[in-house]
Amino acid sequence: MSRKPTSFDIAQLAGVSQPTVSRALSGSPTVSEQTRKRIEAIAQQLNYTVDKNASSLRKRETNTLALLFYEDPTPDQTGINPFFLSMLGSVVRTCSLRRYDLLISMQHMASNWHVEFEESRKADGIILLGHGDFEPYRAKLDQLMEQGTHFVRWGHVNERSLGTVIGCDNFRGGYDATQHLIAHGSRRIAFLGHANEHYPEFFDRYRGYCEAQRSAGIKVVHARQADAIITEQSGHDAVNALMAGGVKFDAIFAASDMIAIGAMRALSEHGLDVPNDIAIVGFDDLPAASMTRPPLTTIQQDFSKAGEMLVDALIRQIRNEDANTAALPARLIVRKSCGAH
Amino acid sequence: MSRKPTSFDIAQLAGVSQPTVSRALSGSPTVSEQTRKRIEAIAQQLNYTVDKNASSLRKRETNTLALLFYEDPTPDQTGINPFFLSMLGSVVRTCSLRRYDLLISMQHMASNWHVEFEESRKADGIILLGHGDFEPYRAKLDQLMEQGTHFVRWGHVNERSLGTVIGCDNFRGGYDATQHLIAHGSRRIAFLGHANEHYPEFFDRYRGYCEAQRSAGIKVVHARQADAIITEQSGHDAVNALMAGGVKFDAIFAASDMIAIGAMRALSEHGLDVPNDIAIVGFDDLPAASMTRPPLTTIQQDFSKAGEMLVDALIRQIRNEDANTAALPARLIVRKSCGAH
DNA sequence: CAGAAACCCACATACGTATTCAGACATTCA
DNA sequence: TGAATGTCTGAATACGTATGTGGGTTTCTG
Repeated sequence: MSRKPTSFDIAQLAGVSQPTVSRALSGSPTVSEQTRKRIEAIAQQLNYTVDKNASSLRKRETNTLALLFYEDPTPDQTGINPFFLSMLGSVVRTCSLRRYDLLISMQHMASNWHVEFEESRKADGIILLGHGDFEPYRAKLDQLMEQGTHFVRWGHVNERSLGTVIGCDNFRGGYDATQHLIAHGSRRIAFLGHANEHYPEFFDRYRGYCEAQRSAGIKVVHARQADAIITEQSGHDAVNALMAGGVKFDAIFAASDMIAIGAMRALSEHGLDVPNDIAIVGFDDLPAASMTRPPLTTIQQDFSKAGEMLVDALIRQIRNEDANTAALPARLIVRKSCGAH
Repeated sequence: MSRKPTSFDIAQLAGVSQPTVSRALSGSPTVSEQTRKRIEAIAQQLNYTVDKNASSLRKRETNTLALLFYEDPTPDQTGINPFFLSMLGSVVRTCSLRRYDLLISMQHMASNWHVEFEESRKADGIILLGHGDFEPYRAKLDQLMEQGTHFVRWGHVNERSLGTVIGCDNFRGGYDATQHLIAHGSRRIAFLGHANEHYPEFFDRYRGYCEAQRSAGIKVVHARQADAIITEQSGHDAVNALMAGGVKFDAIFAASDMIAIGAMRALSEHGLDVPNDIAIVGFDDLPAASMTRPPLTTIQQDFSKAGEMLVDALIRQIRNEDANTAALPARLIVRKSCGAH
């Protein structure tokens, strides 16, 4: 027999009907222990597996989640954002533990991903990973809500968030990072990263940065902020922009580790030493952060926990249970780049 | 209407039969241009999408590929191997271009992944990403072959390879890296990485390392090889092991960038300067390689091309076309860690 | 103008599973 | 002993799509 065995084949061999096979293998209590054993033995021997397409079609659920990386309006050419890549591992792992399959896709804003997945019944819900808060994106979220599609996203957490959001306490992270720099003597701290509402997560970090300075009685100097997105090159350019503008600073709080790494490269090119000339603190705690020289002090986002929460929130939503928006704590990881001992 | 629209709904509205809708939307030439337009308009208006489960069930193909990370017998605790993570981006992208969906999973050797995917008809084929060449793994590959499952894997390319394999020219990479170090004056070059047939890719790099020395009339000293797997810690430990053993060396060829990065950390702890005291060359060209201080000279594996080739080879196999095993070229990327100008 | 060809479409059915409903049989109780 | 209860299983059917087959109309050809 070259054909893949079906529940009918098992049924015939076991001398029962197809429905009984289905019931036996799905653990229904209405089938006697004896016949169940017999059916299971035969199924195992034939290497039988349930056809997931037929099963999904009938049950109207796929036991599959979709993970969607949506690109920035200013996309990073090199591939998937390292931050989300770090989260991927724990999402994959959690899905596996929860016995869900995981479908992955990467799409532009322009595409119809909001229709593709749940609508075409390939997944029961969607996890959205992306940056930014732009109109076309919000419109898609609205449509997802309206369709009743199950989805969760990683992002900026606030009261008005659309749908279920898991994020981290960006304000607190920014506050702690900045306070740490202040505690170790820095007074003129630059901020590298966009600081406007189109980048809500960066903006929260920026607000934390401002607040920490105010609390310490330090005046916030707007010129010390330089725009940067989450790429190494962007961090490099931001430092150059500040220096070209004649801005003086003795420390940097970078809104992401990638930016910090680029900044360190630029500082090195200018002959400046980290942390002696310039102290620096990053954000994210990417794997790369511990491998720089000097190792980067940073704010840790707990990727492992984040992936788990995203998956679990989505599953709860699928089951029509409450799935609450939540912010994870941000934790300062002290290494060498900040000059603390 | 709250229900998801079906082809019957479209048919009714268009005044045709369901099969006509199916044919119209799949571009069959047997339906007139006029009715096709009408059907398409209605479908669009209702936000109709084909139910992929029903479609797959009927067509007996899913238009989905599965990507499987299988873990090492000595798994990296921190998540997915950064090397494979780098490949993921291009696999995702290529799948998207080829209009295939991508299912991702991460499994232990012990699980039944070899049955799960194609057998349960969730995917048409499997891409395997993992390291090593151990018995339980080979047994699974045998079984996949026997089942007639479509699969390709990234790995060690040789004549006896089981199934379709895409890999890189590890021997040549090892040769070039070592030759480069020799050309810049190194004579006592250490090799960090396992050097036995259980790690066939590392072993090829090691053989290239040996051959380059022989070609240059340098005697290969076995004591200069230290075992290491693909983790930063492992590279760190390997250097310490060499130094604890009193082995002298003026350069390092690391079998992977992660190992090289760990080695640089260890060297730094011993007060040794890279490249002045010890020159070092890595392998892979991970994103992290360009961010170290000094930036790491390494052998580049073209991830982008690799992912593309894996996907395309698998698709060819699914279509019963020839899918040949192939090795990608390895290219030396000169940065600072080798001391070349 | 008869017959062939071309064109378009509807009917019937299969893909493999899960579930509803009802029936068979055994067991218990009055 | 007959009815009631309970336990297990089978028959029928639905999920939504894709495709082989055949029928009806129109157009072309000799």
